[in-house]
Amino acid sequence: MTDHKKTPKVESLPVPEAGRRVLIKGQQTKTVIIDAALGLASQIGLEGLSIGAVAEVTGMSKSGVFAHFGSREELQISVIREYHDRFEAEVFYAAMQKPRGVARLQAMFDNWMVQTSAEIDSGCIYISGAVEFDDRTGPVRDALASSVTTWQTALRRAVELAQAEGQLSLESDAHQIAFEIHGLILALHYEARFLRNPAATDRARRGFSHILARYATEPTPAPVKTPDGAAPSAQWASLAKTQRKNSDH
Amino acid sequence: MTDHKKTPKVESLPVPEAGRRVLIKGQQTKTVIIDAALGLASQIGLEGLSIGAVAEVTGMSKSGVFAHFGSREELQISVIREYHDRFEAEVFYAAMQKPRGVARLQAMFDNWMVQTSAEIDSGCIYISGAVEFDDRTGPVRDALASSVTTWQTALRRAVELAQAEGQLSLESDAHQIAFEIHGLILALHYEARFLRNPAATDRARRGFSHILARYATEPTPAPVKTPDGAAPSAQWASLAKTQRKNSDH
DNA sequence: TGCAAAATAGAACGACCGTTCTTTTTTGAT
DNA sequence: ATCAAAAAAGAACGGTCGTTCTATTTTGCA
Repeated sequence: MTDHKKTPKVESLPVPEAGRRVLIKGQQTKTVIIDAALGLASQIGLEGLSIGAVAEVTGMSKSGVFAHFGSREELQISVIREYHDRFEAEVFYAAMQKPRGVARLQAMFDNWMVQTSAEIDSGCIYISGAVEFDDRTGPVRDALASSVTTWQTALRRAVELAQAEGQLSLESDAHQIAFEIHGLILALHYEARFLRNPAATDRARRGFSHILARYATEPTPAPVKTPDGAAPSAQWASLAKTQRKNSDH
Repeated sequence: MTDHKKTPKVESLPVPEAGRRVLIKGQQTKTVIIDAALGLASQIGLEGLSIGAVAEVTGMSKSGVFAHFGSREELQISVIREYHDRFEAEVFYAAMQKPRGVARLQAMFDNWMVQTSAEIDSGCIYISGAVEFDDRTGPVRDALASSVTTWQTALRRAVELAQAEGQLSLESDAHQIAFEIHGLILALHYEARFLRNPAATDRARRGFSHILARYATEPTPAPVKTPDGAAPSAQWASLAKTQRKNSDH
């Protein structure tokens, strides 16, 4: 029933291949369903996501939607995967074009902020999901924690590269820096989305510059190193495998 | 039906008064119900809080529980009020015994951390509630936002007092400092409760000392001012009335 | 002790949920 | 055009939910 392994990247339109149609109708609508489900889950949370609501949005029947996943949990996991892919593309990959060091770290934070700001009206399932599944077990929680951990590892790696490039103090703790940055994003989300405080974006940005200033080895660290295009996809892919329970220290 | 105005502080045991029994049976069990409901809401959230679950925990019937509140919303609001009172007592009032300035601010943060750490197993409804009600309207959201805003105002006031005492730089932005502190608590909650990272407590504590160090006017600001016991209850009470939509700046 | 009022229980309601089963429609290679 | 397979719809299930209405029990003053 579950097509985990053979699930192709269903985001782009079908590409005819070797005389056999590759993307048949079912996978097209599955993409539509996941897209609608992600939109719903962003607003009302993964737990509030109901098959009936997805059916109504997509104009399908409940059983028609259900048949694509076999269970609500599988639908939730599909939504998490889709969000992971988008986050990866818009926050991580986009920043990997910048040279190692503070420039890339700054780009990651900026992209993250853009993503979070865009989510002020829609919500972030990494944040709402953490609250909903924090004392639960099962595959949904695992998928969520795995995605979050992957991103946190990538962020910490960016900090470590900035240290290695000599732009951040070597005595600084990459875990600690990543923790404080994460706090800024969470506070931004809380203030902007729940309390409707428009000043939150500026607060988060200033907080980030404070963190940089504390650990900077130079007053204003200009990007001086050579830009490297060294296989960013391979790095993220390896990070995706590195997802450990708690390899914090 | 709703007894907003005349609801007495039902926390202590009944005190006989003027020949008439004051706290009759109903209010005793109402206290028991709210206590159980707060415990449940802390674990599964305000939205997950069901009357049936409360009835099962308290050993009552669904309708028996329901009759005390008249609606689920009223039960949720009662839970928020109860949490507000406890938070006020254990975080705010406890810190008001310290002298103005960094000492009191440090005490507030410490108490907040103790509260949050104790909630690692139970959850914080100021955090889960913000996620659950961030795009909803109605009295539950209003009660939640009101409580949170009250606390944020109190925290910011503590920062401003530390500025006035000359222990924090006058150029520092109290709003900004409160924002960054809030972020540390949110990151602590996220890391400790969702990702089960035991190092999170230490991270939050170090982050706070970083914030203090950045704005400190002295290397290690010792509490030098005279301790004041000036009516802390009046201050919080006035803050409770100050709850504005967004008086951020 | 008596007795009205308060408190609690019990049963039932309509609504929505995830899921299953059956039937109909649509697809797409021949 | 044919026809089997895939996709989607439809109906129904057992369950939980908040809520309502009606009985029963308990309370607490006289």
